Amino acid sequence: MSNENQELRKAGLKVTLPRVKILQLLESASEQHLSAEDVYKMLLEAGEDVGLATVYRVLTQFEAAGLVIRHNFDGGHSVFELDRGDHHDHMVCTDTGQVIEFHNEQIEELQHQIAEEHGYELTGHSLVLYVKKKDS
Amino acid sequence: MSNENQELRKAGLKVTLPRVKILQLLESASEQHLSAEDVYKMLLEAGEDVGLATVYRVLTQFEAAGLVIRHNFDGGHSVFELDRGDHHDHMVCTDTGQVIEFHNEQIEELQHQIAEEHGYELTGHSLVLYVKKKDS
DNA sequence: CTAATTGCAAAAGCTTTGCAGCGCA
DNA sequence: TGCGCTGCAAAGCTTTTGCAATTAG
Repeated sequence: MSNENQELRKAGLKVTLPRVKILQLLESASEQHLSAEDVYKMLLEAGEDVGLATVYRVLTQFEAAGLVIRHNFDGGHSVFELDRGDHHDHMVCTDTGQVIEFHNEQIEELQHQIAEEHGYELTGHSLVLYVKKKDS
Repeated sequence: MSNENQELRKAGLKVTLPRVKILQLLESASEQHLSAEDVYKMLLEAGEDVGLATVYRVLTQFEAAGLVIRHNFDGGHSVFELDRGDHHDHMVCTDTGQVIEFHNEQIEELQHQIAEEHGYELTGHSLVLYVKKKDS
């Protein structure tokens, strides 16, 4: 039994063709931050006959199951990435659209501290740096 | 001549009723983070006859003019706040929806540092902490 | 007077949902 | 077999746009 199938079962989801295909795609895609539309198009190009609505449904289920993380970088559309367990934030190049991942423990700690100082408990956060190449 | 009128002129925008009303509303609203829909409804309640499309257009112009800042907290819709010149980030309580502003110079510096380390220049950022009351 | 601005309604994106049929367990 | 899942098309939401009428300077 393949790895994908196990992950799906563990998530309480039936092992169906669309789900397996989407999970495989997310695991193998060179580009790690895909929109639902991206996933849909890549499946079509790969000859898989999956509906866009199903892509949305499956990605939403994967998110609920903790398999993927959904980001709302700018607004307009969401992008999804596989949750590999290593938390990181993102840097988006405003010229090329390229997405760079980074992790900074100091910032993580400061965030907790700030929440504490205001009498709150940090449950999550979203940090996106918008950058451009230094010579452009 | 009122303060609002001057600000509009400075931004190169004609002083029209919808623009003045929206600017006044943003300056006086107790709630500082309003969606276009919020602004629209508040204007209607105040007896002002402004179209929703105009609200969107005006807010977008204000953003371009640097009068307001647009945030995409969660996705789905944007919220706007007057740019008072004091940069800050936001904390959103996931229970109450309350928005708390904060500023942390250390985090700001770290962000620049991180961009630099990757060979980029920081042009902007979005940091939102999702929190909840400690005793809930 | 003239170009900018507005309101309305229609359109555009992204995402969700209803429903009948199909497929996994 | 039965319930979950899928595909399609339609609907929902926020936001944008076309256009004729209106208004500021």
